[in-house]
Amino acid sequence: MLQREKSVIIYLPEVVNGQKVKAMNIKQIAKAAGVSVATVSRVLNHPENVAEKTRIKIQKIIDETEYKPNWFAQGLNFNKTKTIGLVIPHTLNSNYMEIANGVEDVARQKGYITFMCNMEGDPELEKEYIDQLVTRKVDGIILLYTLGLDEEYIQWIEELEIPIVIIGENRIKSDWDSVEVDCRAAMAEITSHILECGHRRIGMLRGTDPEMETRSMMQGFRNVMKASGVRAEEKMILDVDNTIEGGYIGIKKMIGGTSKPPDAIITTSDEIAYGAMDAIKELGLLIPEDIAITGFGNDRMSSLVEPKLTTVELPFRKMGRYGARILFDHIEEGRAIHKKHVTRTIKLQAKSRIRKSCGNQDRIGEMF
Amino acid sequence: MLQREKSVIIYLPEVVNGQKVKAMNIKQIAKAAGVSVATVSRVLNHPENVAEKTRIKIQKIIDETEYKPNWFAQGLNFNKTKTIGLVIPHTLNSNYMEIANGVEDVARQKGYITFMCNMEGDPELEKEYIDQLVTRKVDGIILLYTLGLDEEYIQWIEELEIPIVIIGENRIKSDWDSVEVDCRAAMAEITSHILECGHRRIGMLRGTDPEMETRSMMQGFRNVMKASGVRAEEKMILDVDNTIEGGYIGIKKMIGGTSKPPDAIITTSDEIAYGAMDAIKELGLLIPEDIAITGFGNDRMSSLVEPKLTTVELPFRKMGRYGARILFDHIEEGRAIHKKHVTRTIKLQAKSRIRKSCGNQDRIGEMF
DNA sequence: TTGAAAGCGCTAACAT
DNA sequence: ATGTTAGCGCTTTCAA
Repeated sequence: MLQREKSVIIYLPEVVNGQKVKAMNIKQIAKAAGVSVATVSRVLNHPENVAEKTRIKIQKIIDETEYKPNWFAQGLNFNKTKTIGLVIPHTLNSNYMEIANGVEDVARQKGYITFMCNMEGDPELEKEYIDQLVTRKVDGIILLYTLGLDEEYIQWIEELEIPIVIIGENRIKSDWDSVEVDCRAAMAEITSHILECGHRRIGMLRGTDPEMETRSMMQGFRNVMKASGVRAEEKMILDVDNTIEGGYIGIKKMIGGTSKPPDAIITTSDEIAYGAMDAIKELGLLIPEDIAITGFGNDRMSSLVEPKLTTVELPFRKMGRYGARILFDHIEEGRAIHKKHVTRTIKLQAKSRIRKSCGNQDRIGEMF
Repeated sequence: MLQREKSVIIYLPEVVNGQKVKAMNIKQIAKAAGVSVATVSRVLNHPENVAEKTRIKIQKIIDETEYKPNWFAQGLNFNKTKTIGLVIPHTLNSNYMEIANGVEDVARQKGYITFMCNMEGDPELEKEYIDQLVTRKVDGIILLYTLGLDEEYIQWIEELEIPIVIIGENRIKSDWDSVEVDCRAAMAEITSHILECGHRRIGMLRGTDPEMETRSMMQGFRNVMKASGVRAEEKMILDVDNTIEGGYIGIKKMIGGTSKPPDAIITTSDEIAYGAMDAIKELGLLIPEDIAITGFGNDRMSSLVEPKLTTVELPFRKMGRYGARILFDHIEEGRAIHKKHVTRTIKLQAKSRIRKSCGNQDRIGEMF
């Protein structure tokens, strides 16, 4: 074999018509090694079935030439891509990104890469992205706080038999697995705390983002109010945009339209709380002396606003990890979620972070 | 033709061994339409070359069966994926995500989908992700604030002839196209402003994140200081983590170790400024009366902290859009960035946002 | 242990 | 205008 005598250059991609061919293929490797393509394929996929000597020789060439099997050709045979899709409502929301990071933690560890698709708040994009992911043959899909899917679409996707799991409240289809946070309980806890602090006239700013679990939160809120015998004043329960501006406008509306301001404001997100605090200060009222306030989410800024915001810490990263683990369970067992017998819903607990804004006297004590 | 008489059910995926075959393929479509696969392929790729009658008949079947060409098979032929890769240092940094959104704006409009890869601050992951993207045959790659690439790797990737553009300061390879922000000028402007406000003892908290362009910022800072004849006190120029905590610790260190506190603190990021403000308040000093402070980035919280933070607005979304446009220029012209003659570097200008924290008296006037 | 060859689903050159 | 067929690069069955 002449090439044995030559230097490594003989393995380099062939030059055809003066143009360098992009990359090695299995045929070239086979030729260089003096074996058939089948043998090369074997060292790639079933090395145990190749004689050690042959295997080493071929492997050396593979390493030296940095040969990588063609993605499409492999896909055509395996019909697997080691890729998952992740559909996200907004990427500017750090809560979602934290969940996404949790998903990636386990995906990466499993050798998968994640297609992150950003809906940017447009529910129309959800289907479009799922279509794209399906076309690209992802091995599974995770939907964050989905809700734009209609019956027909769901049925279509189920026929594809692709594993899907939902992170966030699962409102669209009861037999897809999901991981959720017990927002009802969390809001109940924070409401109880507000009452314990002695506040009685409670205002509520409720975000209207479709993906937020404000319905559960409202249940938790009302349950506690009723159980405590404190009447919730309906005109102080306002629907607002789930944004800083939403909170700001909400307060202006609420306090402008009430004879007496409330003792405390409960909100369904830290963002709303930030805007609300801004508005309260503008009205010349003190927090928490005149009005106490709570957030929801434990945003990274919540301990830096003045006063530090009492809020609820949600286990976002954990949600992502759990969701991904469930997904990989299904991928590895080669079955779609809806093909199994039981639906798994994991419900994680949130944790109150008592700071200064709620007027609490005893339980303060966090630097950040 | 018997099937003409039957209902649409004849187009449904064949049932083999009692198992439903996953999806239609081109052969089944051809059979159902009574034509050859070539004709079906033609209506997919060159419909103008098919007789109207035939085309309509085939298209109807394609629509009814929701037939989608196999991704891998098409890829094997076209060697194109309508997919780009985007490598990001952190996804929790909303600035980066804003850039990413800009990239997606144009990618989506062009019918491309974006693989978003999150390095989570680990430079090691950068190469790994690029490898993955290359393996998956993306048509182009955008690197945000890259820096972990060594000479050898760069050379390897150039041989692949895949279009690459860099968003953020391009420090690794002078002939890849890039879009940058003129951070030197922006920091110069903010420094001038601080001096105009009458401050003379200036402290500086400089973030050490490798991907931040703090070097340029420092140049802008020092240039202005020198030109104004104000001596920069070196012991008040501190390197800190580019985090809220970093800013907090920085202030404690700076003011603990100086006989007299500075009049003003300039920082290289809003996050650092937030932490710094927290620490300054803890020391019982007033902002801006005792110490003025500036941030950098115009984070969404910068107008909500107390007092509102003077900072620099960076055109993130625009950066993403420009970067993507350059990338698609190359993709559509079918040439890799380094194969062209001129290197394109777009330099965008930032804009100061003067608020209350710098002690400015006149130019205040933003609600958010 | 290895090789020959069929086939994965599609495109396009060539033939009709 | 349409069909036939040779690939694209790989895996795997079957035979040797």
